[in-house]
Amino acid sequence: MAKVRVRFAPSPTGELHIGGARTALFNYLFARKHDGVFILRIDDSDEERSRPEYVEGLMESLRWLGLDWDEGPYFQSQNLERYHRAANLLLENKKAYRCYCTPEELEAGREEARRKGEAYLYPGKCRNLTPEQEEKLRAAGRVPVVRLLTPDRGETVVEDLIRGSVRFDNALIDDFIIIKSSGLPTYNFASVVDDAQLEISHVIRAEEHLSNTPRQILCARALGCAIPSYAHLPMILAPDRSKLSKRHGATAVEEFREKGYLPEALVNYMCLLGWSPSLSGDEEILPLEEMIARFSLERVNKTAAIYDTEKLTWMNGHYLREGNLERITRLAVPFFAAKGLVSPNPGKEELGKLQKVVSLMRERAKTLSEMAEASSYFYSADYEYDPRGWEKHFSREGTGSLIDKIAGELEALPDFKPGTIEEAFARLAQETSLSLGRLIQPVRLSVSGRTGGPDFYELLSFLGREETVRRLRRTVQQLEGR
RNA sequence: GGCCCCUUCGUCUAAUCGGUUAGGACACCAGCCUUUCAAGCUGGCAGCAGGGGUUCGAAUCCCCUAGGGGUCACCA
Repeated sequence: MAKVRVRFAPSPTGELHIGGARTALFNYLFARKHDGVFILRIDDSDEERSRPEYVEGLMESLRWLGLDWDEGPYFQSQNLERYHRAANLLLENKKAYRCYCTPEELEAGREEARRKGEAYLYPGKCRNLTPEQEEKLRAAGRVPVVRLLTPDRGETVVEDLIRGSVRFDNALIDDFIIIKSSGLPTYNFASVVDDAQLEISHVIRAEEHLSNTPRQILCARALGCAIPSYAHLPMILAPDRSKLSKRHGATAVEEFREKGYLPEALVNYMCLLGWSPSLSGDEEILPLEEMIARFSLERVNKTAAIYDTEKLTWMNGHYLREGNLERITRLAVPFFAAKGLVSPNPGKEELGKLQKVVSLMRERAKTLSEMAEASSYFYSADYEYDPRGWEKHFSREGTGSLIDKIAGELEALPDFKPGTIEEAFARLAQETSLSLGRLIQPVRLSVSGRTGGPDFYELLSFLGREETVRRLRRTVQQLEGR
């Protein structure tokens, strides 16, 4: 089998969203699986909508996800010469022709087709212009486009690795434009020229391109290029089943990053959208290596998948808990810094403390931002606790009395003088230069239903009072008659 | 509207050549654990879009209907 070469070819018209990221992921997985080459190409042939400033963001998102590419980025805007040569070749071979129809004229035809409820097809008006006629039109100030001369009969078959043979009637494909009057190539043409130049073996892209594929095959044939294998991935839809867009909330990779999602969680979640790793289907948490080892286009679904963040969030919590603590801590820094809890570039000591906080809080937070949100008590005395939480644990029958006993034990420690529970906590706080809020956090959040705080044991462990923890546990067990 | 693709729990999905009590995961509910919140463990709820065929037997093959999506640009 020839070398596998695949490409991810976004157009720089916005941020990398989850649909594009999934396409990139599948290309990446396929390339790695087959020991192939993953290429990044920027499809910026449209000067109107392409914005250079998006390119860096696109690459940054890809890097963050860990989808590093082997070649590129290549830019279509820097390959214009090649498209012109290819188009001229077609013109010479009479496989393409110049068309002088104005947009207004075309619009009229389109309008008519709409009225009749038909699809508009360019009628081929300029197919057989003589050089003299062309000269005249040019003299009249008309700037031509170049159209591909397409067959009127027969069919063009797309052999799709995911969908099988998809047949298109050539009679329904008109002589489409390959070079605009501006001299720039259209997508269908540029893409084919580039894929041939880069020797792309497999075109893996979203399903929305399926109906463009016969046009591209026609281009490739006219050019005499090899036709790559195609694989059209199912779409990713918003919860309301419509195409993903800004109004559906977080869809950009960058937004997930800002919300405190881990790249490995996003990648894991995305790979499950439209693909299933195993035959029994019970392993859903899988590291990148495993994804690569198991990946195959044959196991990609045909059905569009609805994207829904609940599972992603669950996965993120999993990776937060199971991940390497130092790494998670490092990734948490910007989130804690944003809350003013740590400095943006924390020193060793500050980082050490943060790591302790993270190790305590990652057991319950689902995202990094949620973790930072719930950790302010560790850094500030400026707090409020939920009175209902206080009441639940200190005033109510049963639980309250148990807590009282635990507090009694606390107070009996050499470091504590008799007093109320709150005072005991206050002393502990003072003594350890940690905020009272931090100590009361479990109370505060126990009722509000948000990310909970660490328990007393964890807090005491955090303070290095392992002996106290042991004594408390013993006491509680005795109290409960065990 | 034309063309193309698709249709298993609410969501992501499994079920190799037709024979399964249609499996798992997330979410939800309950129980256990527990000083709170989580986490963890156990259990539960919930699905083959509908209708015809073919067959001893269909989620699986064929047809029709319905529904969803994509695409019909001098956008990609």
